[in-house]
Amino acid sequence: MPEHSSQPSAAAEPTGVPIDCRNCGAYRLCLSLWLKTGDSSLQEYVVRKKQVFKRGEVLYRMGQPLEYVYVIRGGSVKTCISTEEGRMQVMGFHMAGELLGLNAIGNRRHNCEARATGLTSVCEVSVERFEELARKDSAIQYQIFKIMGAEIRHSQELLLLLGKHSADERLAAFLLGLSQQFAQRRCSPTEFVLSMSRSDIGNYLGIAEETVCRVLARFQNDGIISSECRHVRLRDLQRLRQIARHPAASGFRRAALPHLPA
Amino acid sequence: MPEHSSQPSAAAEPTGVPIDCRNCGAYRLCLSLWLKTGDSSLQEYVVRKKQVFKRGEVLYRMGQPLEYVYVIRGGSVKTCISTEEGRMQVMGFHMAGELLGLNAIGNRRHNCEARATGLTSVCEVSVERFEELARKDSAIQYQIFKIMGAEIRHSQELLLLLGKHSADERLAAFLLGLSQQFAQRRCSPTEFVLSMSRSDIGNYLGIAEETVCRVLARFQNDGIISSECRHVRLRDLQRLRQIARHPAASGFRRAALPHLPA
DNA sequence: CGCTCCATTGAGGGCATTCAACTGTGGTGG
DNA sequence: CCACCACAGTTGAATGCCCTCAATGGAGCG
Repeated sequence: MPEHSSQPSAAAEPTGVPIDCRNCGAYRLCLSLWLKTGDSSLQEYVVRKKQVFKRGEVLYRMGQPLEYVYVIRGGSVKTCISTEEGRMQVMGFHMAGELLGLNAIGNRRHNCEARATGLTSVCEVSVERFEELARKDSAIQYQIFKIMGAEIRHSQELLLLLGKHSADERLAAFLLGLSQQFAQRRCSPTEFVLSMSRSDIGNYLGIAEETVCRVLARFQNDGIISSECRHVRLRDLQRLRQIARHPAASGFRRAALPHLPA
Repeated sequence: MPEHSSQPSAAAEPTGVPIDCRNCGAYRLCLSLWLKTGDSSLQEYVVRKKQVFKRGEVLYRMGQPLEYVYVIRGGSVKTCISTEEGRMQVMGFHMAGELLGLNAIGNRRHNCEARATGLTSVCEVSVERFEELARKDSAIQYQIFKIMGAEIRHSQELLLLLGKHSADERLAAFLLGLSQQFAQRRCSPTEFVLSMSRSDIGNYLGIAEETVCRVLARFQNDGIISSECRHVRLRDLQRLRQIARHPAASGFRRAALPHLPA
């Protein structure tokens, strides 16, 4: 594995994307807290800054009572759900600025598990105090609606991916999604380091780990990407988008629109 | 197709589950509207009763501005999302008492399409007026959180089904899910009429229409269910649950739990 | 009575899985 | 320091689940 800009004190601060409150998913929340109250101590009252989790550590588990939600300041987290028999499904990979755990609001219990995939620092937010504010401030309330709505949309997109797309399409879409995530954070959209294992990717996309390897290898042979371990470079975004959209190629699934007649 | 209690005036009122406000997903909402305000005219102000859609008609489309959400009084509705290329994924089937379209709140636009799969009557709820009330009444706000949370959980379960379960398991789980839905509405949990086509079921579960037929036929041969057209009877719930949980049988997928080491 | 859609069944083939072996890397302890 | 182990990542071979294609019968509808 080649060294890519190994920083001197990478252990002190989580690696990856730089931390900036303005890129934070809760920025508007924090801001309105601050503005509305004009009191930064009240903000401190709700948001406890900087809890650090090491790779593999659990932020919260499924079924656990909902006490805190977390804003990722740096690092990366995966969320997943699991069945009693032990099967599990990765629901998403999350990076700096994302707000985790809010989907459990209105339920009192976390409905998925969150686990750091690398050294990760977060802001811990008291749900109780947060809700208290949401009851009074409709702007905050509205932000919560937006965040939950975004989560629903993400689930729906993944559902579409799992239900109606081939392995190639899934991986292409996955890479493009990451690309977009990095772009939003002002990082290179064509060259980045994956924070998750092949196994996690496969699980997330509903395909086997080996298939992930094979498809990535094929993409590399075709000159669409280059990948070495977790370091990925997208060489041909156009073609990647084409694959993700599945322009023609081999006929996959019935593309029918079985709408009912009027 | 055998006749099953064909009512005389089935066309006047949507077939299926009887309508009762107390079984309604918006019951608490309507009730608090009523109680808090003590004014049933205000309730009328928000909830416009009884809009009727015929089989195949669209309640709302993807991308449409969010004006109304709908409570199903009777009949059945499917929701689905689709891509630009024309692929679509059924997200869910909905029956009496469910509240549709709320996931788009905080987004101003519907993020899926809703279509009646049979004669369906709904209560139309003005989103604007609804939000207005939610801003003032934290109980209503909380109900919205709950409904959105339930939607997220449903997406997650479906995701798990699509990503990690075989065709047999998916169909078993699907039937059991329906069974539960009917049970909640005080209808027989072991004998009911499907409101959707095989094609819709297949689309929903991410399998081909033909596979749905084949699996159902096999279930019938094994004495687990009997099905004739859309009339289904669950004969062996125990075995159905066993299949859905996939106790052993053939080794399907890697059941690994690729948790990271500490 | 055509038409269309839904449902069913058979045949054949393909994509992705499963099983297996191999490599490189990091952590561990003798 | 170097076996030793565990694990992530890769690649090959073979099986199989499920899809695609195709044909048929029946129901509902104009």
